Amino acid sequence: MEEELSEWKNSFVDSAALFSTSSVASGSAVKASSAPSHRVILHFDLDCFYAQVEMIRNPALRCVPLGVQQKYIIVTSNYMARGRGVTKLMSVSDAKEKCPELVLVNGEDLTHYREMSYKVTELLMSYCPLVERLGFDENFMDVTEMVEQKLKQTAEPGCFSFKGRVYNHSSADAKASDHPRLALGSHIAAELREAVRGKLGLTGCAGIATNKLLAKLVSGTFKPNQQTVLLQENVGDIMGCLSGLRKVPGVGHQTAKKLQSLGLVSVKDLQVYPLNDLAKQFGGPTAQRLKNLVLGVDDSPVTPSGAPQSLSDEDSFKKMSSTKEVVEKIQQLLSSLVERMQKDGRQPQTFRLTIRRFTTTNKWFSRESRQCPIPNSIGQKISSENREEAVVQLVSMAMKLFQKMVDSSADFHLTLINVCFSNLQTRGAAVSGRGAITSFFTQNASPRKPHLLPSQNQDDSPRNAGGRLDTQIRISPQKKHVTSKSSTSSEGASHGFKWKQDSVMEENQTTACCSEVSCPDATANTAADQLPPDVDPEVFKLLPEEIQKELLSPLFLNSLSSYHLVSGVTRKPTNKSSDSERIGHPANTLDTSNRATTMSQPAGTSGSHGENVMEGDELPFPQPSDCKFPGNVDPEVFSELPPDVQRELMSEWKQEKLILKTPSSRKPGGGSVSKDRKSAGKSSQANNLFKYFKPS
DNA sequence: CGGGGTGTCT
DNA sequence: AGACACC
Repeated sequence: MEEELSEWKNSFVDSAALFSTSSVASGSAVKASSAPSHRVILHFDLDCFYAQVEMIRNPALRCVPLGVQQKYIIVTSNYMARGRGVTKLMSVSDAKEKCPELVLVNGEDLTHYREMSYKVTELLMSYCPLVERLGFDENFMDVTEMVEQKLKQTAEPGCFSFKGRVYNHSSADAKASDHPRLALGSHIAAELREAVRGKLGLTGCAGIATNKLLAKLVSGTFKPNQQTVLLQENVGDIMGCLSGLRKVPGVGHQTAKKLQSLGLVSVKDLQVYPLNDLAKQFGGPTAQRLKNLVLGVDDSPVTPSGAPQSLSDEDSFKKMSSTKEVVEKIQQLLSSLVERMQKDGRQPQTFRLTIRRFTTTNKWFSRESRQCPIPNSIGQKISSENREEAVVQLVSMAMKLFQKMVDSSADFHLTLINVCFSNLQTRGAAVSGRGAITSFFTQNASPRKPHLLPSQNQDDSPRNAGGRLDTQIRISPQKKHVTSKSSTSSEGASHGFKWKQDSVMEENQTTACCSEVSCPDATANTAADQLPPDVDPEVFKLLPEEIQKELLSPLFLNSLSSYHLVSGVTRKPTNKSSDSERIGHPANTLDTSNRATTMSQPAGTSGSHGENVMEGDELPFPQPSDCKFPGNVDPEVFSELPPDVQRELMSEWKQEKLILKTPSSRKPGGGSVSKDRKSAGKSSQANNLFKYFKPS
């Protein structure tokens, strides 16, 4: 069987046209021969995306070297900065060294990037619904159908031309008439890039080829704001030019390492390596896929992304080692996440908490997570009006999950916390309040994966090229083929979606795992009177008992715990240099507005370095009875926290007071995070799924 | 190694 | 349910 492959391996295997597996034949009426012999796939990649967004937000940044910073690294920079040696993922210190005039903006809040990202996807979708997102700044698009239509309309055969560059073809020596589909694809790409620039003000690159792998590889060949076509005859060239296997999309760090251990380093190495041997290490399917990739073969379809499958929020930091900080951080993350979730309009059925522990070795992965179902009662609150309560109860759930991973009675050291909502259900139908009704609509549905039909592989599949939407199960961009742009027809055309998902409604399924993770209420106020500062009382009272206890305990253990609890005390003195000043003048401003992590400045409490933190009328020692919560602590919440959590919090608050330690408190009022959303919208309801695409 | 996200394999 | 891999 191997001989077979080697046979045509080197030529343009992408053909696939060979077997019209399409089976279409049976089709009635049919678009018979419409199944294109090969697809036309576009890949769009926005130029230094985050930096572009920041420059749009603040045009003054256009004429200065700009770096977008997240924690200690520059995640991207504009071309001015790149010209001075600033590269992606460079540490801030290295970047400043290379380019002292570098202007920095904090890019930890992804809100604006996310919004702009969806606008781009939406715009592309208005031309053709087959758009797949890859991260925030890349989109694949299958324009095979558009091309075929234009092809039919094109009378003269000799009138084709390429827009933009053609890979490995110096000038216009490439004869477009030999590649009419790709030529037409290049015109579509040019038109779309122009639309993106005209309507959204963003520039980017595009690659035009016969599959996603190739389109992505070729899109980056001419960098800023250009587009490139890859002809089949040059597939071998582009693959061969890759400097290493790691450069092949689909081959990540781990895979590259494994391959290297087999002595495979270059694309060529893998191309000639026996499939059988490869299969021993990776298994048949993966081995074949890897082989295909280095040959430039990729039959994976462009799968419409639709609305996100999950919403998450996370923060990383140098060190977090107290339960109190954990509670606060989780509350902060949840506040913004719940707000986003509400705007989304769907209702999450699953909650997940992820952490990363500090470990000298393997510092960079090792994430652990625990998840559990979200009781319907909470789900409702998220979307309907009173988010506050939802947050409070979710914090409680989160802490229970936290306890499953971390023994807070022992030392721990976290470097990241992530909260995530998934299993998002479209609202719509009532959710049975009471369990009784056994309304079980099978609700099959996982809309996503239009499972590929079995078999078939190697080389591009022509299969769903033409009638794609008709035969597949996918969630389907409605409005069958929109084809002609011009849209106009209201909603449907310009948005093309309707991710409806069969409203569901399970009856209570709160059962599942997390037995006790669900309901709040109980856990009466174990120590509602002695809440730890900074912890929203509402939150506290709902926290798992154990946590409550823990948070409160130090109060009693007092002197003993003083030791290892002090960890946070060592903080350096205010490390924020300049307060954010908006870039007023080009050159030197450095926007250090770090809302970053741990060091947030409470504003309300404690002036900059102050001693206080206490309300003034407190005694140096905690008094079980009159202990006040820090301004942002809602007693009610506190009381619902698990007892041990309460205890630990108490103890830590006490520590802070006694030591005059930093106020690492959250803002009062439940710590909403996001900045101002202008929306005055109160309506709450009327959420529509297209918010991801709406200009807002 | 940022902040998100998605999909696959156990 | 959770770890991994990849972008």
